[in-house]
Amino acid sequence: MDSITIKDVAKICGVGVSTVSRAINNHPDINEETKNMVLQVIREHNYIPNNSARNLKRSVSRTIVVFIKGIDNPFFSAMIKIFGEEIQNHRYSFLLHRVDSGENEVDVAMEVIKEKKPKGIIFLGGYFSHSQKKLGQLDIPFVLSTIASTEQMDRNRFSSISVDDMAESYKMVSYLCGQGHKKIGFLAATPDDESIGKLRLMGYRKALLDHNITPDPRWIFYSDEDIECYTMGNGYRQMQKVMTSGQDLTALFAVSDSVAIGACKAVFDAGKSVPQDYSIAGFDGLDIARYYNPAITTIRQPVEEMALATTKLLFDMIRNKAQNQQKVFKGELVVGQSTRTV
Amino acid sequence: MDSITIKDVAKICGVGVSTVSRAINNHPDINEETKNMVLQVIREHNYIPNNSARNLKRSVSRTIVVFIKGIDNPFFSAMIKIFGEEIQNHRYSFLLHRVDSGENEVDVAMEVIKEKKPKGIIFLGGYFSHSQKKLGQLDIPFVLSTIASTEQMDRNRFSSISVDDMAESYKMVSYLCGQGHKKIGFLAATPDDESIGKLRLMGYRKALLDHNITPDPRWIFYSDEDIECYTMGNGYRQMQKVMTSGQDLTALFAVSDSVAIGACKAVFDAGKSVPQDYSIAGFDGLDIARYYNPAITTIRQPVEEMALATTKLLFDMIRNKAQNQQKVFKGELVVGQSTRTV
DNA sequence: TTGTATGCGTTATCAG
DNA sequence: CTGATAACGCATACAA
Repeated sequence: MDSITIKDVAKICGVGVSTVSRAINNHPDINEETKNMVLQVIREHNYIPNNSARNLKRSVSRTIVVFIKGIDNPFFSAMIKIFGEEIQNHRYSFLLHRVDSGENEVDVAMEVIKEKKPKGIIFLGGYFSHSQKKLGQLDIPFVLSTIASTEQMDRNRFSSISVDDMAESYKMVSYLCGQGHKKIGFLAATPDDESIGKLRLMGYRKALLDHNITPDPRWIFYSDEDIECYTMGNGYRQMQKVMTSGQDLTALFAVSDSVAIGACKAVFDAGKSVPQDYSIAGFDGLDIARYYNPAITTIRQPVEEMALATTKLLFDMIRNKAQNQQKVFKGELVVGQSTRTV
Repeated sequence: MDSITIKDVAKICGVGVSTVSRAINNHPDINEETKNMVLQVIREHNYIPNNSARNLKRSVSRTIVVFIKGIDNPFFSAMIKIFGEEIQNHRYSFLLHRVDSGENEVDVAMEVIKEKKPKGIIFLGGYFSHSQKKLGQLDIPFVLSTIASTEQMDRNRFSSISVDDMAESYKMVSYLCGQGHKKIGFLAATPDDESIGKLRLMGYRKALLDHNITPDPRWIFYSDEDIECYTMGNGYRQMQKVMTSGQDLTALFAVSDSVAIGACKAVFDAGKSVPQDYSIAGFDGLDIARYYNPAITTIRQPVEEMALATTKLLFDMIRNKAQNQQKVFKGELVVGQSTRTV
């Protein structure tokens, strides 16, 4: 841990520390020769500037921090990948910070801001319904990506990229109705969900009503509390309940593709078939939905575009002081082989 | 960004900065009352210590950094989740740092060490065959998790957690041979792979030889360079090549579950069936392998145990100055419905 | 138990 | 173009 400092480099080069500093940050007013000499020495002794000291001095660092809640959600993987690429393209450094499901992302963010002095922040996943005031405390540009809030928030106070979860959910359930299904179940998140889980459920309800079907509470299968709700394991378990519930549902709409896949597997393991015995649809448009057998009928969220839009918006805000805005992307109904006409 | 500093807090409290510092870091020699008073003020003004300044002073910070190469690999998701939990259990903070596939993880690590002064490091993914000397430069405890190296490395110089990729691969191919398969193809990583891709290929070759089958180079389908090799998309594409290759293979062993799933889908899309027309096996034991239809025959790596072992080993090294060691876990052959006797 | 003063490694200001 | 030197916010040795 006895690493070499800028002073040492200066001594070795026989110059002042400020000259070394100038070489590092390639300032304009420095002799080209001296600069090369210094850089050479730095390379030889592989000196690395202490970033803590830098951040202490500098007002901001060229860093974007991504806070992610639910890192095991496969939906985020693709986004993170693109974030990383885009951020590197802008020659910023990219810090990924996991947020525990119990933590408040804004509190965590505040600390990291102090430490890293990042130029911008992306929040991925989580539930912001109760964090409105806290968000106001953030004094640097930030974008909520793929985060829904069921409450009304002041639209000038934040930026977001998302799909209209309720409308997309409505779209899917309408499609199922159009295929002749009358008894459509919903594989839901937890009952207390206040985010996308709730919105998708609302879309489901509304679609049924608009098709003159009275939603039956017994058609809704909530996730148990002891299991991550957006997982295949949960889908499997809930679908087992569906099959023993006595409800003669012909179709199931799952709150996510992972849940849909778990549900399919439960059907297979029961010796039945999808879509003959049950039509099953998902939400997200994960790669695996396409590669599954049968391919899952789903709502494809335009992940790439959304990720790109997220970084673009963030950098626009950083550079041009662009206004806060909420961008809503349209999902695409992708019909696979997991649903059928009845 | 006009945030409040320790001085301000001291002034407000009417005490010296050192007293505030003592309160924050709850030092023993401080009056309980003063301490509570200071803490109260801190809470009211929601003061957050500047970590850059702290790290600049302190020799080390209570942080573990996880470097991950290939964040979109679903195999890592579960591990990261456990890392996060364990690290938080130890009351350390957890920093996830993505490493671009072009970057050298050790170089990146060196910089982050300077900045964060972490107590330990975990490397996840990547290829360390050429970084041996560089690893020596790391002067804090680190563990390579799920990283294979094909070259010989000095076993006292590093710690690692992994499975014996070659042996496990051998196990799977032997199983396929035992099921009567004679012509077994391999869906490989890239030809220049020097890590797990190579080891798994070596295991495949050895198993064939030991079963008196001469490996035919035309049975090996390498990933194209323009695609991520451990993906479903790659599996799909390679399997299409298999089907038009004229090689009448009866079984395919894929370098990963994702690749196996892509391959299955290609078979289905060609109007054929798994395992009737082709037996297909994977490697990793992802959740999706179990939930796929048919369930993928695979080698299950004990992810949880491995992740737990990784953190345990790291903390042991941090605390007890435990010796470097290489822990090799045994994989489990999980027979699904994607393979059959021939 | 508490306060004061010093230095951690950098960058930026200001004379040279 | 270059070199002292003063901050940056905090922890800590030392003095009280």
